[in-house]
Amino acid sequence: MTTAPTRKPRSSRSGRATMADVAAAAGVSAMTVSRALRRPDSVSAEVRARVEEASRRLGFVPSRVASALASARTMTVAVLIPSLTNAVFIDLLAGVQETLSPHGYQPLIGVTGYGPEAEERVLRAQLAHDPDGVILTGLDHTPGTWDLLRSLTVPVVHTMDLTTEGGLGDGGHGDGGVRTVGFSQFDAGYAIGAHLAERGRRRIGLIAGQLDPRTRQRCDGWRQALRDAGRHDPDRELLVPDATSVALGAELLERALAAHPDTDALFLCNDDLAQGALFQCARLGIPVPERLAVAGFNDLAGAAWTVPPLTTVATPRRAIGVEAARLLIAGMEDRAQSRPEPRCVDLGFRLMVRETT
Amino acid sequence: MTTAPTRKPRSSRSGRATMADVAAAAGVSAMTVSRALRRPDSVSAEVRARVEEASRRLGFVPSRVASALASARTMTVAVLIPSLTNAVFIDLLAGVQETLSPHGYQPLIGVTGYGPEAEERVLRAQLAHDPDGVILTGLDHTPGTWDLLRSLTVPVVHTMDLTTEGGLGDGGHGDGGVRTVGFSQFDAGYAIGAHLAERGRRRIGLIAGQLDPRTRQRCDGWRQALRDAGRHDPDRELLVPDATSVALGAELLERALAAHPDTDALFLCNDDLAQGALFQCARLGIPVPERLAVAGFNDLAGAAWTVPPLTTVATPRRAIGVEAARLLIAGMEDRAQSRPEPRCVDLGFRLMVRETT
DNA sequence: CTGTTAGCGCGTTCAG
DNA sequence: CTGAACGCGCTAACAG
Repeated sequence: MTTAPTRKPRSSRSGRATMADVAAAAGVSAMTVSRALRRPDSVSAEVRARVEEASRRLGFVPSRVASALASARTMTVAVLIPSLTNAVFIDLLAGVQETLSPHGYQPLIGVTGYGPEAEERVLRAQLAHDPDGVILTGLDHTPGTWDLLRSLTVPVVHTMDLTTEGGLGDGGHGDGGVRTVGFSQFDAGYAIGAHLAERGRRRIGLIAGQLDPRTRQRCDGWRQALRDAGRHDPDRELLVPDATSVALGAELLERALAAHPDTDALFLCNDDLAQGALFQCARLGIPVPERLAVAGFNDLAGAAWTVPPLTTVATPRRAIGVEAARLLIAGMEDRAQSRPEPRCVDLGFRLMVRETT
Repeated sequence: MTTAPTRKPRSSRSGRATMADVAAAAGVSAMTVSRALRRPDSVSAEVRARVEEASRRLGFVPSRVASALASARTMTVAVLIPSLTNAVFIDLLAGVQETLSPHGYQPLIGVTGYGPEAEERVLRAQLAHDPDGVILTGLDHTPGTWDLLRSLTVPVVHTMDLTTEGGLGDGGHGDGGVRTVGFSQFDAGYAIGAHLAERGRRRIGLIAGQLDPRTRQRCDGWRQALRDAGRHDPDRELLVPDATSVALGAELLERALAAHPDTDALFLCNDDLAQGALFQCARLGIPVPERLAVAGFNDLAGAAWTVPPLTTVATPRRAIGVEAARLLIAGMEDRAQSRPEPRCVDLGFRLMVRETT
């Protein structure tokens, strides 16, 4: 071992220039480099030019982790969603990402798998990164999660639901500080139920998978609508815990019709189920909507192009992501909380009546 | 202004306990807390118990940013994908996420919008976070991107393509260090072309959108297959730059048939296009596959359930994400690079012959 | 097995 | 407008 002691450099940025390097190259102090790069008009034109030149020449990229430690701002936002395979949350995420990105914030995605306990674990892991804000899905959190959230000093937004309904949100702590962006799942479910009833359907069934709280609220709404119309039949509800998919929709359609061959309308809690059901109807020669009306939920891609085009409820998933991110940004930038942002944003939904009903 | 001077605390973890707090509470040094928490068997059982108790009691969450600065490991991985609305990359991302997560790594998602220049900008932004590894989509990067990548000391993996084909990868720098995980887009395109020819089809058309390099390679493969079969007709290619969608597939089917009513087979470069085409065929009363064979690509959700079930090519998108993450982890954990990992992993593809051809 | 020392690369603060 | 001192919270390196 007579070789030179090539101790691995401790730096996280092996070989990359630091602010001190740029400062030396530009003949100024590190502090001036920092200023020149972040607020160009806080330094003289000449110094600015020298710093910019040196910075470019050395390929300087400021270290966000050092910056974060010094300034107490990580420029990251924790985004917790149940799943990466459900298009609904991808759209949400896309809205968040496209809104945060131009402001320099990095989303930290956390996948909870629809479980409140897993959500708490994921949140805890994300918090270790000291995000400047947190976006969650839904309001059904563990007490531990609520505790964590309450202890935070950064803004938090809950999405895809409204605080006002079901009392889920408070978790016994009062709804005081809970900020939400979403729409009323209950009302949306009600709308589709009412629509089927108005169409004169009498033997209306329900098919639902992925029984998370939001799905349940939709079902509750649908149920209420049918009760109000005097046409609710609990026997015609087919609820399964499995994740929704086209394949599952096809399968459940058959099971539903086997149990109740006289069914004349069906609400499926997600469009992928509805598309599967539609395919299966085509296969079985069941005329839609003549013999069976079919309604979906979410207005996922392609819903307008099925044969026949699918009646469904359009949900503002991307807009929810955009608005949640906006609220967060407002709370993060403006540390004085000057303009009061709304506590609860209802982005609504739209019943898309097409040809399957 | 006679109120007490409530200077905002400089800490990034307002109110939260630090390691020093835990150390004090446990009656040990901060270093011992660090050790007790990260490698429990490197301290005595008694000390470990005291530290764990104090840590739990104070609700201590170690700061990853401080840890990152001190240890030169951020536990983050930059993941660059073209889009968040294309299911292909979502699946990739899901594979990456589910593989990184158990090891404590946080994916940092970057969306490039299919543009090499945007990709370079996004990469630069991600690098400011000092990721411990980088995952990219494709091999068509700007020279600036290649420069950045070459300057990195952390592992980099390119996905969805193979280094060997097309010579795209080297960018003039030689393929020396380029690590890829993917499959041959060309061969996959060839397979579908050959399949259509083998089925006896003679007037075969192509419909493609989202003309990124991988789509082009698929088309090249398809073209080669038709040439080999003596059935290539450039006039029957309909290429548009727009993002693929069910709606676009329906529209392009009509345009293709309007231009060439005698077409007897069609390859659509993505399943969403193919599904749209299928819907439109049903609408127009065109029997599939009798009068027109239809083939898609990717085997997206539902492809097995369309009417009739869609012939397509199954691509291992999630597996690519998993394998890319695996390679990265190997390179990140094992800093000595003891076991040599493969440079280029071909995960293959599968032709799914169903009923549309 | 445990403690001490010395930074990681920036930004805040206050002086000039 | 610019600079010097200091510290963010943690861990590497070395003693003991």
